[in-house]
Amino acid sequence: MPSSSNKKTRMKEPPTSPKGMQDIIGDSYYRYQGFFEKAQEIAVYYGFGPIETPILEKEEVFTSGVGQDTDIVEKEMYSLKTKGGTHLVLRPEGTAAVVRAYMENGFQSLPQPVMLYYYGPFFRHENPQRGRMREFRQFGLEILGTPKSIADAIIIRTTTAILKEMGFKKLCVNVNTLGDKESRNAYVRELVSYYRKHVNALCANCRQRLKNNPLRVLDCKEEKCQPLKAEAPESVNFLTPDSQQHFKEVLEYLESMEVEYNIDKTLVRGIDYYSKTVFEITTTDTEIPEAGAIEETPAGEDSKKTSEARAAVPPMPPLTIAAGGRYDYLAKQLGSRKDVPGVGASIGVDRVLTHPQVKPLDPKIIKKPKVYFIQLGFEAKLKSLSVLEILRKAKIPLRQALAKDSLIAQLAVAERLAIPYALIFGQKEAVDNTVIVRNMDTRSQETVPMAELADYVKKIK
RNA sequence: GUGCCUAUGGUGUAACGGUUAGCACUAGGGUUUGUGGAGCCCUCAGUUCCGGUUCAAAUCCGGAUAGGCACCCCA
Repeated sequence: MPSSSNKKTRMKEPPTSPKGMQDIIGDSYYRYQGFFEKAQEIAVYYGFGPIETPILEKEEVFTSGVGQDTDIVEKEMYSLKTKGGTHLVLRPEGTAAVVRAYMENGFQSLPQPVMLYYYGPFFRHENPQRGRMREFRQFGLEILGTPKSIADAIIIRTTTAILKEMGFKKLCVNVNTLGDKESRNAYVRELVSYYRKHVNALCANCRQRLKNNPLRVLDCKEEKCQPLKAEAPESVNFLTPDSQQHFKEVLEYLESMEVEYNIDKTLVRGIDYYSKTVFEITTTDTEIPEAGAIEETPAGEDSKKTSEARAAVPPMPPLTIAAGGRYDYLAKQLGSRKDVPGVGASIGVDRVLTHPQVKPLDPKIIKKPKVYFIQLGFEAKLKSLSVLEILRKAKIPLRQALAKDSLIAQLAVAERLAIPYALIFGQKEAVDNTVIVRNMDTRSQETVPMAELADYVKKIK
């Protein structure tokens, strides 16, 4: 390998994280942690219990669950073949895996319905952009084993409750129904015959969809397809009495919950297993409070750049932050002998946490340390281990300086890490059996007897 | 897959085609190992890569790569 003479030869560039996948560090870590704790807490209040499924699943879970002709399966799955020849994929979504787990673990013999929540990373191989990473995190809710509309309502209710708790003021639930199998078949037949008549006016993409997955034609954003879409038959007009009743009840629940909703007759979703209720949740909060943040740059040279930047940013269309629906036929598609009706939703955690409206919640269990432990001199270091022990038993998270000896240097680190309190433990304190607690902000400090340390520290937070 | 934009130390930035690529922050070390967020000194570290135009390229051109944004689709 030729290498330029004045450049140090390095064996190779150090690796970076894969495209669309990021390290979660520092404050961001605590934000995720805070969200997951809060979301779990709320899920539990509504009656959900936890489940965690493997990150890898057999490929057929998604090919027969999500649907062969969906984009997710067709072009977005990370797949691998094991040495034994099994085809595994990184899970692109949660529902199919939870249904698999339901069947595998005999949940059908539990009291029905079974209400589950889960969270973790999911993977789709697409081009990263705002609000879409290749590795992303979802928090999901599922109610399995009942066809009743109240389950749909509880799912939407719990989802919106979590989102509101995160600081969203105005949520809008876009909702539609695809009907049961009978309704859906009748509708699809009608839809296909309608579009067949106008096949020449359709974009190439839609022609393909018409063959493989006709409902998706309604999803098309192509200009030329819009007029046709407006005239297209609507699923609500093909509902069986049962499906109609179900939809009506769901809407009534939404009204009584005072959840803002909007019936979107072309909402069909990109996953095949849905039946009856489908919904997507967006926020109608008008964003761009970035303007304030941008204002901070001093006027002058920078202002040109700033205004250019602002002009370059078009008003951001709201991202869907959660979505879901009913999937009464999914279990059978996955090989269940009998139907397991279910309904679920999942929240796009990354989208939620990057939304300007969201106020980050501090985690309660994995706490951000509030104290920095400083030790001076060997005598104190010897005893410091038992001080740490006291603090550990009192469940006080901390950071500490192991490698620095000078007080100044250690205080500087505490400052740099923005930790509000320093615990100073030196020769004198070691002899007196005390610790100095210093408020980094006010610089006031107090000498606290060892026995009272834990209580004292707990109180100051 | 497709289109648009971008590419300088770890980070943020500067350099009419013409000095030794400048500055700030960070990090490490030092400045008497007990009260800091200050100062001073030292150190590590950069033009993404390949080619072209030119006496001369960080700067212009082409390509590659990576990232951002958008489409498709989705959480």
